[in-house]
Amino acid sequence: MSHTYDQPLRSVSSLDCGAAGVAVPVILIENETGLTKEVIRKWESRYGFPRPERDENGDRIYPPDQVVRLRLIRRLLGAGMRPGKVVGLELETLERLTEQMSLEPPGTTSDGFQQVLDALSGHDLPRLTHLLKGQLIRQGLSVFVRETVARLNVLIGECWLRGEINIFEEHLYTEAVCDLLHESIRTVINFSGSPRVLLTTAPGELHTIGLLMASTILSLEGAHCISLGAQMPAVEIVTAAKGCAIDVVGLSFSIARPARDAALFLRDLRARLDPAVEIWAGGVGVSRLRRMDGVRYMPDLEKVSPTITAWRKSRAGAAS
Amino acid sequence: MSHTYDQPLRSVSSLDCGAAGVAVPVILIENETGLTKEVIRKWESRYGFPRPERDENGDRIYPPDQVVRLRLIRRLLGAGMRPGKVVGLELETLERLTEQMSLEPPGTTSDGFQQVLDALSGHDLPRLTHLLKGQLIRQGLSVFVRETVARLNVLIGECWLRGEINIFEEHLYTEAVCDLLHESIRTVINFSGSPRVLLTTAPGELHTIGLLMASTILSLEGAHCISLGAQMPAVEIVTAAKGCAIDVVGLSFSIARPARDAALFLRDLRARLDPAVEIWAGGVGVSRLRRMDGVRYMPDLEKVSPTITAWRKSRAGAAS
DNA sequence: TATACCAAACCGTCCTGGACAAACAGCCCT
DNA sequence: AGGGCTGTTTGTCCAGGACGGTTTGGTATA
Repeated sequence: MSHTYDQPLRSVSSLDCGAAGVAVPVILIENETGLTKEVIRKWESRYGFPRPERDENGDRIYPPDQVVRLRLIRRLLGAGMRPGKVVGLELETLERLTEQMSLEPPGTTSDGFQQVLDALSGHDLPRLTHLLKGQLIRQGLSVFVRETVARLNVLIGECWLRGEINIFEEHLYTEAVCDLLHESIRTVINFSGSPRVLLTTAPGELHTIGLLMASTILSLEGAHCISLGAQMPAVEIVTAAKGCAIDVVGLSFSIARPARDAALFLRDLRARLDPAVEIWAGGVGVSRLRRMDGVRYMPDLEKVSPTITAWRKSRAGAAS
Repeated sequence: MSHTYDQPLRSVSSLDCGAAGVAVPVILIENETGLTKEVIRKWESRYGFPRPERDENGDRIYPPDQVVRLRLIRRLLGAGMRPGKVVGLELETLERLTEQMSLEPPGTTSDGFQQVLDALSGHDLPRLTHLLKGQLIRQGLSVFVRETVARLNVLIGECWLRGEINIFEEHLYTEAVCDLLHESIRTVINFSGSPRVLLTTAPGELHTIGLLMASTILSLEGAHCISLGAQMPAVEIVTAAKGCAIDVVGLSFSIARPARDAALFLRDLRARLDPAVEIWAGGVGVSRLRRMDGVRYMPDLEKVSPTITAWRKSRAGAAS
């Protein structure tokens, strides 16, 4: 049973241990890897990996190095590789594949982004805020969100996957960006715009930074955003859409959770929701989703503006 | 391109059903009820409830009425009832229990609070914001947070428990308050105060509104707050405390999650953390926690100011 | 060469039934 | 009232099996 984190440890070497320094019990392995415990156990029996140790009760305990490999595997699967090909590969092989897969070759990190990463590693919060704010002023809110923040998210996600930064450092970044976006949104908020967009995420999807980015862009485009935070059950979304006279339900999907759940959730929601209410699915996770009728997919925020225009046009046409 | 690894969509016949009552397959039952499929299956064998139907493959399908009952049961469990007492009770009994559960007798809600509730039920977001802002101006930030917000949280939690408001309405409230607090914090933020406080929550604890309230009060008292958001593993907190030269780790506990996890987490964290770094545990959840050496407990925000004063005094004494 | 089709392999999820330790409740004792 | 003991409750894990949708890859067809 063994709940927690209190298992001593197996400390990995000194400096870089950070995120992966402690053996992980079953109950936490889903959080650590984004894979379900069931699928991990199946891999164990099918491919011989992972090969967890056992605690005094016979429960599985995943050593840090295996957790790292699982994370890498998860990432490769998300990029289209097949479990049979990558589960059980050595760390080095996985890393090589990951690099081959990464959109930008290593070492091409631009200067500005490198400064942000340095501020993060140095835990220099004031500097981090200053860098972000400067860029915001330079680019303007819309470009800042669509390009800088979007690419920083990917970059930092990759650094985290490679274990180059700690979880808490990633959170520092997230907090700084969200703070800035909150502040900025306030200046463009719109209580009477259209369409009226309800923003939230599916149950199990915790990341709200995507919502905040969407909210920023949508507000800039003149929409009226109502954010519900994360994890809204389908029934509640239906109720909220009715109660708040919503035109569009906006959902954000990260890559953190299995795509299968996301697809099922979308089908379920679409079936229950008033057909007149559109569903717009955004976030980096949607690229893995199979397209479905009645849902608009926006893998990036560039699509928002034309989609809003189209919505207004169709709405005007329908009204006349 | 998107040859995703996780596409398998088992055909869910519930798609064709109407919006109102839809039978729920296993894979969605966790989203709909907030309970794990494993625990639901255990209840089935132990208490004879739920008693799902089966689809053509022999997989469980939960009828809508059983889903409703499961939701009610979860509410009661969250309020401290035990599974053996409530699982399998009839719908009516569950509803009666839910009503009895409220701490305050109905009808004692003060006028101002009633207005907030009305704005919520009416989904009148501008009015809600207006009410909160007015109260903030009237009382000042500190009193507003320590009294109004604190009591509103309890009140709205109870309304949710009794089913008088929907989940999404509770989220609307939370968003409005957090927005307001974010805005207010910015005016009192402090990049060079002391003590340097790291604010976060334990893994599994998702509510960050308590952090925001704490951050407000602490900043007002001249502390330097660094917020990491929710769900920080103990190891990460230790690393962060070192990296950011933290004096105090502040943790918020709600009543939503089981208290046992919280206690284990605190013990683990205390054992790993530099003894010179204090741990302050706050939030409505701490009242259930057994006291422990090396941790200061603050069931409400009134304790913050004297505790900071004491910290400064002891720190001054130690330095001299 | 390109496309359509089909069998085989792959792979995620659900199944049954059992085990166990942590958490709890009730009791006794001081 | 408070602290320690004991029996019960309850969430999570284990093992191995089954199944059906998806992908793959080879073959036949245009």
